Amino acid sequence: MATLVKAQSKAMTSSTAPDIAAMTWLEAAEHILKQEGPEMHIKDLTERVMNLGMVNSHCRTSLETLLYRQSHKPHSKFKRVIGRMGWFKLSNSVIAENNLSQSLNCCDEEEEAMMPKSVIVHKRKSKVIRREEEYGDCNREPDSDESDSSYSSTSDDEDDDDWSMKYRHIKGFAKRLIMTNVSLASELQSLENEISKSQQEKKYLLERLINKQSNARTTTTTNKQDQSKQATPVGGGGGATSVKVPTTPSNSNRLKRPLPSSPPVSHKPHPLTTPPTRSSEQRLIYNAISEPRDLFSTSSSSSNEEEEAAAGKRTGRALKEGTTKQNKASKEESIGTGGGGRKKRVRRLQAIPLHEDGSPVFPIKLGGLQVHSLGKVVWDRPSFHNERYIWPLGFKSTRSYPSMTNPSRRCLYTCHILDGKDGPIFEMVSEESPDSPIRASSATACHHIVLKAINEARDKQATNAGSGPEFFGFSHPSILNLIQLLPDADKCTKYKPTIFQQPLTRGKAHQPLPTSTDHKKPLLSSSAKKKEKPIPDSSLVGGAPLTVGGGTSDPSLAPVVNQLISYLSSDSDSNSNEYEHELVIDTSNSNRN
DNA sequence: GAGGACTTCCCCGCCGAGTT
DNA sequence: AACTCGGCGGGGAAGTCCTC
Repeated sequence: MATLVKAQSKAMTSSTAPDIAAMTWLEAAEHILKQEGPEMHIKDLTERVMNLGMVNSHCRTSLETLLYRQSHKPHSKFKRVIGRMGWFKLSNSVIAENNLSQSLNCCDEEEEAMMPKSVIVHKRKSKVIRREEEYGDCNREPDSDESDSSYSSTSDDEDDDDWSMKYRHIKGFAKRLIMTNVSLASELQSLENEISKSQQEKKYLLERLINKQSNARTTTTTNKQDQSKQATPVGGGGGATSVKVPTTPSNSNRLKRPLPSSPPVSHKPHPLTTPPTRSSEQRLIYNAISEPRDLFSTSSSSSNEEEEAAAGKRTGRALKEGTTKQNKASKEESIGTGGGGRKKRVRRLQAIPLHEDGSPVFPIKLGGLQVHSLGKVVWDRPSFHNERYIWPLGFKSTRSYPSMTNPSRRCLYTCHILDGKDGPIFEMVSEESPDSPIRASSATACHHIVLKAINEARDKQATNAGSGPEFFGFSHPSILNLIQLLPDADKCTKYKPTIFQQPLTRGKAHQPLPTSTDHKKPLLSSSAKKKEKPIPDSSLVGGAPLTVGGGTSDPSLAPVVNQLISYLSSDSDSNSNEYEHELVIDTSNSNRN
């Protein structure tokens, strides 16, 4: 009997509480619905999940949103109960899967051998009743007619019924699998057709490209010969480049449009030097087939946009981007740069609280990341910046992240950029072990150490996933923008500034953030400094008052003070004496280190 | 009109794949 | 190995619609 209880409790634990702490809302909801009933109201469901502590308490309830959204997806696990507002149920496929696994589990002979007959009978009985409720008649054989009486008869009858039930269930499951397979096969077929079409298009375009190239060479040779014969230049010269377009088997509409390589030459004064304007779609094809720049490279009138495209498309990556980034245009786009082949990216800023003068309110909170200090740009040491980032000395941020010792718990990591002999030193200090900071020569290396430790604690293989800059926060658009605006940032020669878009807003209007595309101005203007009010306490973590100008002997405050000094010194008109307000600065973290 | 139901938009973090 | 990029799903917030 003790064994039975043990087995039952084991089964219960494995089926009712599978790593509850690590569950998401959807997993928890699925679990509850599987365990407690086919349908449930959103409020009850939420309450059960909360009561059982199945999700992290810090998560705000959004099960409602999630379930509504899920219910719109074609293959979602959740369905709405028609006619009952706010009620949800599991989709049939999930129920079937659940029942199949249950039936497979339940027919574990060893387990059943240990159970008394009455328990087994009751279990099977309830199982069948539940299936009948859930499936209705969909899986029922025309001749099947089960009744409760069958369970009260002999044990042989029970076994037969049970096996026939399992047989029908598996049969139904197999049918569904076959249907899925058929639909997937047809989808595959259509995709293959599309691929073959694309290949034909590609072949056709390549043919045209080769044609065009050979014609261009011929024209160049002819022109040279003409020039040697005549002193006058070739006017409207492109006439010679008219290309006989080969016929193509492709029926694509796209190909019916005039392509850049075959402009109406008679109307173009310099078809070789003036590429026709293209739609974005045309440009895409243009990029994708890597049409040689040679055709237009002699032109001084080629747009900068094309310069970039040409620079990019020479690499395989750019070629790939040409096809995959089409839909990302709204998020990040390439724009003209004014030459030099530099590619500037437009990224969207996130709204951050600003003072009246446009300077940020510290700490800057961006999700799990808090930036306490931007630090100071070290422009005269090349190792403190690269093409993509500037690593300001004294940069300080904190981030909530899984603990290295117990990954199910989150702890606070403080990130610093320190001064090393050869360049910046990236330091991460875990809240749990402040005495053993992790230091590395790159942010990613630092982050990798943490990631490795966490993965080891989780018994997971370490991956190369993750980004140090992301972790530290200096790759975040809003932070990057602020760093770009720091004094001396423009002196970092290797650094290629990023262009930012103002954040999208819904409802409340935010104060527009300063960007590097705005007129360059220091984060704190002198007039603004005069008006500067103490930073509200609510935005700080245990702030301690500090009078600037009075000095501080605490070396740990140096980055903070440096930052203030850099602000103050950024405006030549400013006088530090004018800055008389008592500032409240977050010193708690500085003291911690 | 109030409150609940539902939708939409955006941000965040994880992680795999690709590039340097 | 270090780093970047992009996809994807979870989650929050705010808006709109609907019912009583």
